[in-house]
Amino acid sequence: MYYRHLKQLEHNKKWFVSSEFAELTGQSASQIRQDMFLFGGKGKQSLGYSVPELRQHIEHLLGIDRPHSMIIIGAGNLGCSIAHCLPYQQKGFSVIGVFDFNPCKIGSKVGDFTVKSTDDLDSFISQHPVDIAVLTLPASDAQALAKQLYAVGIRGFWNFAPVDLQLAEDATVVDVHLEYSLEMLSYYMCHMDT
Amino acid sequence: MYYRHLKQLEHNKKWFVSSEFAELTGQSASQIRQDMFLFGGKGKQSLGYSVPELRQHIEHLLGIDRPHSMIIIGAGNLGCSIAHCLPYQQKGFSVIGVFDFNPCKIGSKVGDFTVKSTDDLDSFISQHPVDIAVLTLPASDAQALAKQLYAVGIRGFWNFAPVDLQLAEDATVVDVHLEYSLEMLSYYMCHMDT
DNA sequence: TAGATTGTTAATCGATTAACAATC
DNA sequence: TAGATTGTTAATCGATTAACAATC
Repeated sequence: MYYRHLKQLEHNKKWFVSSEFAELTGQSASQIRQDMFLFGGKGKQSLGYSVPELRQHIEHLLGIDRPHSMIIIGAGNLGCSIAHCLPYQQKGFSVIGVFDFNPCKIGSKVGDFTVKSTDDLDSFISQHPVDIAVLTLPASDAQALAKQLYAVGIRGFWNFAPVDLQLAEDATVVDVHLEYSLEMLSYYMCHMDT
Repeated sequence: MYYRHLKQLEHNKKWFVSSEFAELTGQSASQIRQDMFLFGGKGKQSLGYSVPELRQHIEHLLGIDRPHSMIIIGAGNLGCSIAHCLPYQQKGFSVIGVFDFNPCKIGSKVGDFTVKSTDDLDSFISQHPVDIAVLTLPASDAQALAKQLYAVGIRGFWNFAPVDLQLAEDATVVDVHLEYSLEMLSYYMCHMDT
């Protein structure tokens, strides 16, 4: 979250930030000091923190200062949405292929990509290094695909299917549970008073 | 998360759950007992918790046992994706309209919906009650639209734009930050060892 | 009755907040 | 030097875990 605000500040040519950082991010001043301390405390007293320095530091911490190549499995609307938006919203993450099971989809265009068959995954991956697989396919197919992708060496999974993937522990999975988020909205709306 | 697993268990015709609930959800047995206790402790000793009863209870707690009507603002891939998937993935949430700024989009079909102009929002909302607005539009437009929607009475916002919406405090906003989730994946992959 | 499992309180742990010294 | 702000430790708070009594 800090990263998003730092990029915004930098875009506005603000090079130092201190007290206003708290109200901007909605954190307490104490929380920010503690976090900056844990990040390695690179501020200057009575001046604040250097925006570009802090941004770079967080970039490095997150590991997004190095490139990540991704493939998208599932060329539905969600997959297409990510294929379109990601490259220019998230520097360092590049989509290098889009795949689908469905013969109707194969061969169609998604942005600059021609959708390939999941049958061609193995040969594709052996030729192009892939860091992350984006799973935007039906829940029923996700586990089998993830297993197959793990077998050919992929270790990072960005999973949009509402299932808990079972993979060896050197795999990293991050789930996006849109259902949870909508359910939380309902919950908060019901309990506004408290 | 419990809710998702309970639906799955019910689908498999499993009517009681106890110890296996922990491994299924990845929680400790202690955590589950504590949570069930806070939910109102409706289990039977030496038998476990009733799956349908617990599912219903959580549904009520989340407020998803009553209907929610939604409109989608932004008919890009993400908006389309939600328009398509939501109705049959999340019972009780129904999309009743899709809107867009872009004249190219207006009049096109998204599932069963014809995309309407955002100019027609006010008159549409005065005729159809809307609980939740889904903001799948560019960050630059999100704040203005949210303000407009608030003015005509909408209080629930499911926001996919990477901005912090500023609205009166009787509005409820839940943000979906896909960027964060991808950045976390990168972070975890970098720090597998620790 | 014995076994299994839940209900409930207490103990532990980690994260947030407060306080104040250090320093630009 | 005075003012502002960060660095760092201690105190507080809340959430998770442990323990064991209650009961089906």
